[in-house]
Amino acid sequence: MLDDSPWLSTDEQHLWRRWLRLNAVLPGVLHRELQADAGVSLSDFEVLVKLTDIPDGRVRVSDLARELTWERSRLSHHVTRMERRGLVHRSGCEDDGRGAWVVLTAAGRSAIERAAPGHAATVRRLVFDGLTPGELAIMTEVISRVLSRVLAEAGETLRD
Amino acid sequence: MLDDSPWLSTDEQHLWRRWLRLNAVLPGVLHRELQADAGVSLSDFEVLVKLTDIPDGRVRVSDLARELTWERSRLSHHVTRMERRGLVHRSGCEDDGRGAWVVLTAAGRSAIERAAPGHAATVRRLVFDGLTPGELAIMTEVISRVLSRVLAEAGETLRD
DNA sequence: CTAACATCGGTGACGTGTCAACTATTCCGG
DNA sequence: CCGGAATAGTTGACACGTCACCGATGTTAG
Repeated sequence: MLDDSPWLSTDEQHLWRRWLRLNAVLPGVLHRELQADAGVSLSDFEVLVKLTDIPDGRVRVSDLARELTWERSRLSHHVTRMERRGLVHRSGCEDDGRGAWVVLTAAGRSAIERAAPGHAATVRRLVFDGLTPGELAIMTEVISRVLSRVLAEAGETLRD
Repeated sequence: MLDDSPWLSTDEQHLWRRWLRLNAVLPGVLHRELQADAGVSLSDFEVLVKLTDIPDGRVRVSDLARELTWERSRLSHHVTRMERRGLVHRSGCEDDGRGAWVVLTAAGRSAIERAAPGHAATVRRLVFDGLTPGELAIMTEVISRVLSRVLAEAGETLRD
């Protein structure tokens, strides 16, 4: 059992359960919309956003991983899958023999252009519509505080 | 690009990015603690909690899935993995030839007993410590609102 | 009674994420 | 210049979730 220790108050448990549930459900909803609109996953979308934010449309793998705060291994796997579907491609790096560029393809650009408007609208509608300035401030404060603690626990730091 | 549409205000983007980041990092931290303490995953833990909450220590698969709000398929896969590690086992159902019980084993009970205290303490410390009543209320209000919209989008309803 | 239907649970394929390795290159102290 | 350490990126094994689908059993209408 949990409830014999100093676990959480009823109200805290209530919040915690809904928080977990939201985190379990929201990504799926966003994923399915992206999938229907442009055939991309939420992770694909994150990668594509970073790539379109860069003038050349290409980044070094490690830089991209840092931008996304993903493990390099995860990114490498993911780029392999995206490459297979033609959203990006890799190309060798001239300066650094170890390095590799991840390059946005035309198909990748087209996919994110199809995906972004609906995604943005859905996030706004589901999460931010009707959020008061006061609520925004409190949410930001609390989530930042928790995030700092979690990152400290994970041996990282909140930078930005 | 995203920023040519009516996307989000700077403050909203800030919250959104931290929210996503927290959801990306927190489960990992909790998972690794459970893994170290008792060799179970976060999902294992959820299943074990439900099982220990039931006097007999056994549930029908569908009931458990509904409790967890998991797809039955997911639960079936997960029970298979947990069974392989001895945390639960299946047994046929007498009343209903289609049914199956999921039964808590001694190893399963021992695992959750090792896992729960640390997990509870960590959640409290990372998430709830220093949360004021006002913050708790706002967080609950906002998250409940968003969750309702998301569930409506997914064709479900918030019950509880 | 039986044929259509619903429900129970499971399976296989696939995409995803983590972890622990590994190779190849570059860097840097002596 | 050389040899060890750091860095870039990849890989394989595995756990996890979702999806589409299946076989088996139960339920119900005609």
